[in-house]
Amino acid sequence: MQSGPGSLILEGGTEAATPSFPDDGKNTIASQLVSRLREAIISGELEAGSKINLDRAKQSFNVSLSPLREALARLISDGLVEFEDNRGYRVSPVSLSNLEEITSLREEFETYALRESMRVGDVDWEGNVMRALHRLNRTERDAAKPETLEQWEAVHREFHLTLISGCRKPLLLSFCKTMLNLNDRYRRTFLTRTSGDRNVSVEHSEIAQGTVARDMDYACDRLREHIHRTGTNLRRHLAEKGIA
Amino acid sequence: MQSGPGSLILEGGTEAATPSFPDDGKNTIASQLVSRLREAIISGELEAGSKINLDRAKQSFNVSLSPLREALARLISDGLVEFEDNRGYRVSPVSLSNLEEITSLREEFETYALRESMRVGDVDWEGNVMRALHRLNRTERDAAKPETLEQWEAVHREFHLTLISGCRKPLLLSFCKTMLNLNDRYRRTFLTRTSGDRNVSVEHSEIAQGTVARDMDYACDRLREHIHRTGTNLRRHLAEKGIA
DNA sequence: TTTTGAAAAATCATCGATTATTTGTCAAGC
DNA sequence: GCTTGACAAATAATCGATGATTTTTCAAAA
Repeated sequence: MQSGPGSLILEGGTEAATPSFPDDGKNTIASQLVSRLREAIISGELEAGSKINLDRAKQSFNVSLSPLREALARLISDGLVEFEDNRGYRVSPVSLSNLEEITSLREEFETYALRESMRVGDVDWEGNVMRALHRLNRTERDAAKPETLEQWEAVHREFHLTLISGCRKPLLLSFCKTMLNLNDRYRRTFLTRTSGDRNVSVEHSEIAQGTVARDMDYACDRLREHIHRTGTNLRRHLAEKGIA
Repeated sequence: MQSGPGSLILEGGTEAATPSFPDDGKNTIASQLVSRLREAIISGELEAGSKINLDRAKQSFNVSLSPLREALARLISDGLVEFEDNRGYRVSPVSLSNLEEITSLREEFETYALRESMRVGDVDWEGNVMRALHRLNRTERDAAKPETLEQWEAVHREFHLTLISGCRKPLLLSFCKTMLNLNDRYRRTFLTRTSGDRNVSVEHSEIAQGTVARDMDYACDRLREHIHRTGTNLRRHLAEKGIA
């Protein structure tokens, strides 16, 4: 047995820093590429709708063709990449109708998952929700500092996923993650500042409070409004940039 | 331009039978493999939970490694295949809890999609629904003749997809298709006869009638019951075979 | 008997080269 | 000028071979 992820191995507690690989649990090149490509697409680094030239991608990521193709194939399921026989892969385009569908589905899926979580979630889950809320409230979001935006996105995403993580429906959770990914791409691409007429912190707090109080209707209504408002904001920003 | 799928080309109406490739629109080996593997898994030919040995699969499908891996990677999104770094691919296992989640999600997703379809669907869609119902009613299902079972499965699937095809939400439709695939695997594996206390034809007719009448509550209630009953039947058969 | 660990076998992952398809170019014909 | 079709370039798809990891085997030690 070799030193796998999380293994606690001998040699006098050296805690060796495993120099070669970053080890986010992804051993293979293909799996690392999935993460890197996903991040590149969600962040907008890879432009929406653009073709992914395999030769160029191969070079810019310093990998061979096989793991690159395999990673792209896996990303199709995330809705971030599209594929056509003999024409290769392209970054999924953005559009008003796509954004509207994502918003609608988030409203449906996440409220359903939240209701289920309140129905069957345990105390651990409640605690995770409060922790995620606290972290989110303590995370700064300053448009002037790009690194805070990325940090906030990660914590915000974690909050929404934690809310619904108690539902014990793994397929539903994976669909919600997919929708959240797609939604985050729109936000990170089109929305660097939050709308002035919203107090998003209060919205998050209300959702979380209602959730741990197991007030299903209240929590789900607040969550639905929250998602809907974000969708409306994004739609306006898309319209400003002339995206149909 | 070469003779693509559906192209109407010259040479005096020879309607050339394009001898070499079957042409379901899937040109590449990888894409054909996706279809073949999906069918093999849903039909139970590839056993649930079993490991997919790449060397053997390579031989039995007469293909090389690259398109095989790419096809399997794409199938992850269908929930039919699971993957772990350095341990390869395996057919997703079946379980009671998985079946229950699929049933729940079908109830939620398909009733939502049906409601949306009734809200925005056009006359073409209505016609498609009635046609799909008619075909389904005219398709025999005899446990003694396996080929009728397969035929019925295809027509039945088409009916359910047509019902919701008017909703103009492509992502939602793809999720529904995924759930339907997973559900069909359970039916084709565990349910060769239909339960005696059901008249499934009537159920389908009621759903379709309510749908084209745009009676949202009626149609959605009937659809939900229909899905729920199928789930209950399947659960019983799983229990009989000792599957937890 | 059970445990351990090194060597062998099996299997997975990746690479570089080759083949097939699509896209771009440009001159001939209308 | 516009279309057409052959050729060339670019790109995608596949293959066979090699490298890396996991699993199995089995003999030695406890």
